[in-house]
Amino acid sequence: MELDGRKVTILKAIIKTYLETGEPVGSRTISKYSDLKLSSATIRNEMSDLEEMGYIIQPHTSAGRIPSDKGYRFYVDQLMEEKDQEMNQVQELMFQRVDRLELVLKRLVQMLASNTNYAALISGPQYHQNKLKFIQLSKVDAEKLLLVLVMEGNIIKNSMIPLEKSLRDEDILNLNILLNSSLNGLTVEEINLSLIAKLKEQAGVHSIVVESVLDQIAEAVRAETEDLPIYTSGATNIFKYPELSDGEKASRLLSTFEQKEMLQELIADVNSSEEDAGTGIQVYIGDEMPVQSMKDCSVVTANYVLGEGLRGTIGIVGPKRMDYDKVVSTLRNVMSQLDLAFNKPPEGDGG
Amino acid sequence: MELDGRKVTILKAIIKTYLETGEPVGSRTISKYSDLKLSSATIRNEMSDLEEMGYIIQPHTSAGRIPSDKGYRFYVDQLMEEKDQEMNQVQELMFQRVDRLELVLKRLVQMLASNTNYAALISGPQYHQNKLKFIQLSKVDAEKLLLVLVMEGNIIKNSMIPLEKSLRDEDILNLNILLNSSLNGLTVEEINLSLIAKLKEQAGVHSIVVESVLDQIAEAVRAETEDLPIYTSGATNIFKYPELSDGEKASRLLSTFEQKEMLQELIADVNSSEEDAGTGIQVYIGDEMPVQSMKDCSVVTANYVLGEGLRGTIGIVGPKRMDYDKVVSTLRNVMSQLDLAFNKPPEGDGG
DNA sequence: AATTAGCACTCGTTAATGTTGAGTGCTAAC
DNA sequence: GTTAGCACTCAACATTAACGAGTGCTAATT
Repeated sequence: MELDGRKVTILKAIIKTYLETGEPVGSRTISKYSDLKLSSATIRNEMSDLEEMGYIIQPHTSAGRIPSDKGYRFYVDQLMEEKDQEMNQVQELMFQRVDRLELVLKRLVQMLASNTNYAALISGPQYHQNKLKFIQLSKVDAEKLLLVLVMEGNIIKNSMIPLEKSLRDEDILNLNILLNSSLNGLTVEEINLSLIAKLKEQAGVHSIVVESVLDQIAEAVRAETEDLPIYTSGATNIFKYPELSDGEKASRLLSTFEQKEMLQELIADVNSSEEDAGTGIQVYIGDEMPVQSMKDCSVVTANYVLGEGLRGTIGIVGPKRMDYDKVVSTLRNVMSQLDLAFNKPPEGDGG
Repeated sequence: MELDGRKVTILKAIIKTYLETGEPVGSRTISKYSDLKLSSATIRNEMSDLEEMGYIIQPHTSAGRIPSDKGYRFYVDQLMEEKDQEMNQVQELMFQRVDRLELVLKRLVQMLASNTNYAALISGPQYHQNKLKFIQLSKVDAEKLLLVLVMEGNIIKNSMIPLEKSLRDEDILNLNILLNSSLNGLTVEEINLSLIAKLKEQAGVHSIVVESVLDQIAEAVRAETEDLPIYTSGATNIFKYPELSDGEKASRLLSTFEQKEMLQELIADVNSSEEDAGTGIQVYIGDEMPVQSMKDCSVVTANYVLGEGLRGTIGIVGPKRMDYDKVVSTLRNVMSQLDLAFNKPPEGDGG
């Protein structure tokens, strides 16, 4: 059987209506649909065909039809008309404080959740090539050194290094010079054993401090890459969709959001299949999902890139009947704003 | 009417049973309660008295009794037998990395939630007297200065200061000396207009940098005190208690936990009424709660002190029939461990 | 005087039954 | 190819009935 123009129109009408109402859609509803001048009986015949072809499902005899996963997929791939919606909020957000990345991401995810009415998540950027940009040791008090690391992308890491015995200011200065001249511009992979040995040798009696610094560098990088932070917002939006908010499902979904480990999996999957997607925006519908607890949801994901090898993932989680158009266009918008903000850092300090 | 020994025993039995089952407790159940050798009829008479006195409630005619808020209150104040439970986990946790306070708090709240099976929250420490301990400006690249602030309690704040035009190393050195000598040891309240004017004057052409630094100090302090971080865990535990997990209630509760602003209120209230409580542990039952969305819950709170004026609040949120004994003793335990860990910082650096 | 057994009564819970109405599939007419 | 008409289905809702846990009261017992 062929999916002719009229069938497509009807399928589209069914899905759109269902996206709004969440209730099975009947033939009479569609026959009243302005574009088509057909009786409910004709619609019924077409719907029967569409069901046979697998695009829609009857949840039970003598109920209307709802889209199947295949139907949603067809809709996402072929039928969506992207809305262009203003999102100047992002602009504002970005230019506020580019150096406080964590804060920006938290705000961003909140904004996404409240704009879409779905649950949103965003992974902190992963540093595929994090070069060291700046290292500084300072004496805070007699028994503690403060280590500040700045990496490409202005990621700042601090830690305290306990001292066996106090260091002279001069020694600290020398250590700073040594560390910066040897390590600046290097990625962690490039800091190898022979370099470490050389550093220690040059540090002489203070080699123990150098060791601590290197430990902290390793730790900072590990923390960034291994337990990359995931921010979420609007998880409780799922209560707005009855099909997700009954006890069992809601509990599992919210736990997934609370614990975040599962979300890592999702993000990993997005990154692994990323090559396929041209635009970087992907849609998972129902069973396509790698995460068990989200089998009744759809997820739209996007990868963001902040230049300098920083990349992360944004995800919007909602019911299968989510407003795909809106979500995709919102995400596209955010991506382009992010691009804009981070490829052209704000000029002037704007008081 | 008097609350004699037998009535107390029966009340205790009712509450204990209800804490376990969550179902109204009937007279027959209590008459089988080992300690008492009374028939259900006698129990009924006593229960009737207890109801009249306001300690228990009949949810509807011909149902068993459940504790009223007054009943819970009596239980908490008079009847609880504290269990002493091992919690060596805290010890371990604390000695790992005292300087990564954020991480410690996150782990701690997770542990509390999973140990109690209730929802847990913890506020980051508030700095009532945050003195500046160390200030450092460093040139990261031509157009950016890195500002590092260390406050009492080794709270580290970073920010980037954009530069109009590059500064010489010498200028930066002088600024550092100026800032440290003028501001170290001061609280924010002590940085007043005349001091600011004096600083700017001494900085000469670089007064604009000084201004940025002061802005950042103000901002850092504001961030610490106004939107003090609150970590939560186990919010989804409420699904384990049917009386809290029906749609409406669950939604409101979880939203409260997600958004966190409401939790601020709770914490504020705890701090304001703190003076009353000797031990620092307080119990809010039902309507005693300042937060609307938790009217069906009980909350046990405790204030922790980490020395140097750092203090914060821990809260456990659960159903009214929460296991008060366990929660209170768990909290007590955590408090003492925290005290121990932070009043005696770990000796040696332990590899 | 305190305790207990017995009994009628209440009322939430559950299952069974009836009713309704939206929606279908099919057939025959247009 | 389209439509009107009709019998049929079935989830949702309302009604009713049976059940049983639990009570309050009274009278008998200790």
